[in-house]
Amino acid sequence: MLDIHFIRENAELIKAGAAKKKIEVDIDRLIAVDDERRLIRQELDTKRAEQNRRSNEIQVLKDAEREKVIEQMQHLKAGMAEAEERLKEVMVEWQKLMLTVPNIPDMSVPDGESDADNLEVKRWGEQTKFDFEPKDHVELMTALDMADFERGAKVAGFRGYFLKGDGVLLANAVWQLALKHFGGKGMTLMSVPSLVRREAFMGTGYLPQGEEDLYKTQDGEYLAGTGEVATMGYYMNETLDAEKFPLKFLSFSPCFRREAGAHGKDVRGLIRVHEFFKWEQVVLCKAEHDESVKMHEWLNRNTEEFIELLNIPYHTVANCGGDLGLGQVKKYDIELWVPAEKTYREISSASYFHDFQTRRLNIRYRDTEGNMRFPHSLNSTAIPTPRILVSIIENYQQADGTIKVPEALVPYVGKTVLGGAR
RNA sequence: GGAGACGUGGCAGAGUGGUCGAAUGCGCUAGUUUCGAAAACUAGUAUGUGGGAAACCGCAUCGGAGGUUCGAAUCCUCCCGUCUCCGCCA
Repeated sequence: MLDIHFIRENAELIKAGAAKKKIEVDIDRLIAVDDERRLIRQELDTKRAEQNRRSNEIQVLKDAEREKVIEQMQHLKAGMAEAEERLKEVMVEWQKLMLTVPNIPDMSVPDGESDADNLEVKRWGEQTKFDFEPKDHVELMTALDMADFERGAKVAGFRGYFLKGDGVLLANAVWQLALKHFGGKGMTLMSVPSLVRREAFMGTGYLPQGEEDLYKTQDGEYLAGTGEVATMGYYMNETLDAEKFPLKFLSFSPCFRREAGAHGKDVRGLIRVHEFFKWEQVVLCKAEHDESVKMHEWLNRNTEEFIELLNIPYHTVANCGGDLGLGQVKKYDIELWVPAEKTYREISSASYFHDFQTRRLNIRYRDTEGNMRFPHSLNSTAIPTPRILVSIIENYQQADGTIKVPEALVPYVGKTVLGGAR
């Protein structure tokens, strides 16, 4: 959510930003509704002032005089009720419109419609070459009994999967290494809820517009698609101590995604699944653009470093306007080389939001001048499993169908090769 | 799942229909005092919003939403949360 004052003063800027993001929003209507809101508020304030004044008079009045004033007050009250009713209606539309106003993308965000228009800003490593015909991870993992997709679908339905044996070992090794790598950067480790109430989804910007992408329980909670939701909700409605900024978290959680509207996409394997696990980096910092930019680069670099530890070829893209979410100012995706598809696939997403989320979540702090401010928030994937396994397994496959264990993972896997002779 | 108690400012804690945005204490900030500090004393110390150059003034907020009343922190309803006991489960 943006500040209504800011919206009023920068209507054209916001319209241009929305256009860049390919998001439809009616700013003119919002301003008209806000005009109305202000008028009714002023009218009500005046009436309430009179009510307060006269209520105080009533205390000291006696008998007939008192009865007379009380009767007059009843008329005033009727007028107020009418104005309150109008305000209520206006506020319903006002709230609804406010939630649709997107954050303004950064100048450096490339123009474009979809992920196809994202701009490569970095490329690391050589695309893996094989002197044999490389297999895809489904074939490799199934052959080595590291995963079972058929029974996954039988038990869990479409996109269901079981990890087994060395598959579990490898996933666990990735978590261990992630804990060591990211945990060594001063982040507070957290294990966060996935079953989360509506407020935190509204606050982070996943609701109200993303209802169809979320699983919902019969008790009204939703299953989070990322640990970001609970981690950001952690400080909801609180005033933070700026001395401790930047607050840095490394959150682990199961993640659930309905993938509504993606039915034809990535129907095989571990690229797109309904449930997975993710380590997520979350940052709250001072409300300064430069600070956000600095933290954004840091978060993204942390993940790049991790991929470099695994020695997997990747590139980093700056997401184009059309590929940005409602609240995002700028986003980098890190994409890993997937040999079977001969393309890079997204593994990580690092975004910053300025105060878009904290304003919705009502997370504040007091700056050095003593003013209440909404801090800036950022988040970035640290590492998701099992998707990361796709790139590890396909890039590290050997001619005999076994998988070489990336050096950095060997201590955690406990062997150097998966499958075949040990 | 059953029964009960409770939710007030940064914290503790008063307040059960009127002058209460809220006593008191602690904390915090500034000043006096001091060579300096402590102590003591004095003053200040919530947030949002509208108006105003400012001083300041209006309105709203006592877990959240609604209701009763001329008037609600206080009464009523629902929701959320915390605690205690019982039951159930791990």
